[in-house]
Amino acid sequence: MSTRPPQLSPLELSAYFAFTEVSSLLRHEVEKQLRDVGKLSYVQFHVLARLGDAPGGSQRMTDLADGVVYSRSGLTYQAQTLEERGLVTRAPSPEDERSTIVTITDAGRAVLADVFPGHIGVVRSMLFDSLDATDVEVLERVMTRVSGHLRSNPPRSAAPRRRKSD
Amino acid sequence: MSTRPPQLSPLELSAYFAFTEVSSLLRHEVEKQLRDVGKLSYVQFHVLARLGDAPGGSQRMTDLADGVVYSRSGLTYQAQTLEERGLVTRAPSPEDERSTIVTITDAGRAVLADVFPGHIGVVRSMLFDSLDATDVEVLERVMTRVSGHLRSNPPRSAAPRRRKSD
DNA sequence: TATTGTTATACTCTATAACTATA
DNA sequence: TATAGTTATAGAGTATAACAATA
Repeated sequence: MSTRPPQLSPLELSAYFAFTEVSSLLRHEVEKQLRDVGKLSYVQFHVLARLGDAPGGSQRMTDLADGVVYSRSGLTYQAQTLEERGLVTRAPSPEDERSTIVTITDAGRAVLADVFPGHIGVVRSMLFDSLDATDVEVLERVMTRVSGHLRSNPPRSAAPRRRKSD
Repeated sequence: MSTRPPQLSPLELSAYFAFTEVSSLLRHEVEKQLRDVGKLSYVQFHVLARLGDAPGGSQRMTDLADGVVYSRSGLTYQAQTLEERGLVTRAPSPEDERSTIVTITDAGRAVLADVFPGHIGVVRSMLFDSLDATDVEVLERVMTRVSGHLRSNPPRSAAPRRRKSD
């Protein structure tokens, strides 16, 4: 596929190691904060946050799953958990009876509000406190470029379901 | 603690979202590749890779745990799994009979060799293919700075074990 | 027949606390 | 008494495949 060398340069290796270390540590702390303050897993927080930003606080299961990248059954599990806690509701879509519309509740928004300041605090202290304005700019530019590239070139494994012709 | 504003600027938010998206997608793909090719979890790969780089292919459990950041029991579990597959050996340290020395075997190195090319391939195609030389440089500089900061200011929760005076 | 979502199931991983053994 | 590591246990999360219902 690629015509580029199969090795990483020392600089690339260093960048990769540092990147994974930072993302692991940050993720670990963020998960701990979400669990301690809001009893939320990372995925649950992600789902709530997406719903909080969505118009009407609602999204279809499939659209949510696309954003979170996980399996449908995994999302069903998390949505059930959130529904049992009263943080979301689920209802069949009026437009397409196959679809399920998930909607964040006031209680769900309250949990988001509980969790947000500490979440921001972790991100600030772990990521941005050691960066100056220029660093933030270049980091934003570089990460946005990569994420755009990943969105437009989804890895082969991202196929939602195996097709018959595989 | 911090005197900085409790909010993130739009640029910081954008950087954070892109960063987490990239790291999630990359991690997901890397885990899939490791599982498919080497039947390794991410942590298992990390342990093997560290041992592969260590002098003599050996490290103490505690030193390994420090690198992986997880709980001791979690590392014991992974080390057991690796030992059952013959990828590492475990033996008490001659110097300190309390310690366990973990050593990578030839079979372990073989699995690492199996897994490496694809691992590099995922990292290259997902991360570095969309970056030019300058981007790699700044990414390396920024991430190295952050990781150094995190190492020297370990988050409060990183205390290995609760002390009596807590 | 294709799509949406749930269920059943089995497995992996993680953490806490209690425990053993050595320093 | 403190440290290194293991064990027991329990819970959370994930994925695959089979299934039901709707388009």
